[in-house]
Amino acid sequence: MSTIPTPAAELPTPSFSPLYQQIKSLILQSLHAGEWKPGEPIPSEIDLAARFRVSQGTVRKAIDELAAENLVVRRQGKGTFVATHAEQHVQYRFLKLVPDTGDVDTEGPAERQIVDCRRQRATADVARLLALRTGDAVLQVRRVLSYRGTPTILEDLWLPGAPFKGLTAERLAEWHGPMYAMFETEFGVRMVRAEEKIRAVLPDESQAALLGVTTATPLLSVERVAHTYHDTPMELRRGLYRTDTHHYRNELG
Amino acid sequence: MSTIPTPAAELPTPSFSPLYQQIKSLILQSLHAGEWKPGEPIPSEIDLAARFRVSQGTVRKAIDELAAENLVVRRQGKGTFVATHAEQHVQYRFLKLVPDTGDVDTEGPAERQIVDCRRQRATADVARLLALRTGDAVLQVRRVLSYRGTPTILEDLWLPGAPFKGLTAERLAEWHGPMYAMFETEFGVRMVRAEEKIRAVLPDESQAALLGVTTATPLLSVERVAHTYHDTPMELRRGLYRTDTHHYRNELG
DNA sequence: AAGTGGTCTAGACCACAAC
DNA sequence: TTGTGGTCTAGACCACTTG
Repeated sequence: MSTIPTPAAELPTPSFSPLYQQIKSLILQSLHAGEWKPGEPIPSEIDLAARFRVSQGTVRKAIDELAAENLVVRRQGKGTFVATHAEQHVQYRFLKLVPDTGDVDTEGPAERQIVDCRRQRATADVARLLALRTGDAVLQVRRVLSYRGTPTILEDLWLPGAPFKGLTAERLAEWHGPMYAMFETEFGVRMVRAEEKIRAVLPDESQAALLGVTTATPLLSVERVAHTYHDTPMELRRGLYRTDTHHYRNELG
Repeated sequence: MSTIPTPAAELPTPSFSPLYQQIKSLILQSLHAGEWKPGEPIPSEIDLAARFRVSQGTVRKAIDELAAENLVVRRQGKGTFVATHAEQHVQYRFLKLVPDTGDVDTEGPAERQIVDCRRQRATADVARLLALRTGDAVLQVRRVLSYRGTPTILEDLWLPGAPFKGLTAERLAEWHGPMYAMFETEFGVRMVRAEEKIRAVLPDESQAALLGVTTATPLLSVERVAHTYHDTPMELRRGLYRTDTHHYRNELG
């Protein structure tokens, strides 16, 4: 109801911090610092308990939360592993567009075509969403994804220049597999969370041409901001999805 | 990659069921049976532990999962309560359309207008989605939701006839508050999960007229199937959302 | 057989809310 | 003061994976 919400009212100062939360923060720091790389195992619960001088149960609860946030993956008998976008069964975790018939696996991966890739200066709105300053260097990419030969997704991406220094159209074209997996492997940037704003729009001439539709074809506009650790925004993506053969699927809990 | 996925490969027969899962099932049964009503407290962990002859920790883990699935709500010092759609801070949990500026609270609740409400026989597609048989009795409702005087959402609802016997346009119009809260209070049906399929579409003449837009205005088509306990589908909802002043907001973990 | 995560227990103590 | 959920511990045992 308040027009100017006071954070203090929502977060009454956590005068208290449970041990397991502190342990979780410490593990998070190590993840962020790259002490263990995506796909690698982190130390066993017993080892971590010894390192932090707490009981195994406390470490356990910390890891439980990290697993719930998809930052690590537990595997009984083997260990706990740093989550990665490269794994087969969680690939394209952030892509919610699925074919109307059959499933993602039968359709297979999309054919990708880089339309454009250039270094630019951030406009005001892009800078705001990426927590940069207007005029800061950004890398802009435009590409088309096709399924079974049909152009289905037109995406514009903006990446902050500094963390992605050295990324070029060539390297993008060479890479096979999820783009987020490349970000991990090549640039040490792991996306952990994203939020999307979805609208229905009509494409302009150039967008329609790239997707092979008319300007009277309604499309899904999906604006995504993806974050790495500590909620740092690291990618802005504006997609146009054709929804005649696919749909955006969402689960509500 | 397999064209005919074998469930057995994914679920290798849970030859084993942890105690806390069994306890969870028992609590779930009581929730479903209405032993404790929405908004009411369930017995304390100690009481439940005594009832089921297990330790408090085991009950705790069972309740933890129920809380993670939004079936119950824990409140320190007070108890654990059956979740409800009637609570202020989780109202309209399943409605992801939010205003572009300001927030849901400043905008306030929508003005509602029932356009139509009739008993019918289920068509094949409606029957399939509601796990009924073609021709079974269903209640169909059409309504318009307006924000600040602007028609924004046009919704068609289908409800299975049997569980919602006695529901009429009058009772719908009289009710103030979330529709799902009415389902709980008046019909003992609690929606716990839903899935949505989203597309971009153009409205037909009658839809456009009800929303006050032209037939060239792209709209979000949102088809939702809401489920009660045990994944029983209990509502089909097809919505058309205007996205010129609002957008569909989604979080990706 | 050894090491990992997963379950279950019992008990102590803390934070919060209500009386 | 009492009762609730929340934290932390220590130990035993189970299930799964690897060698």
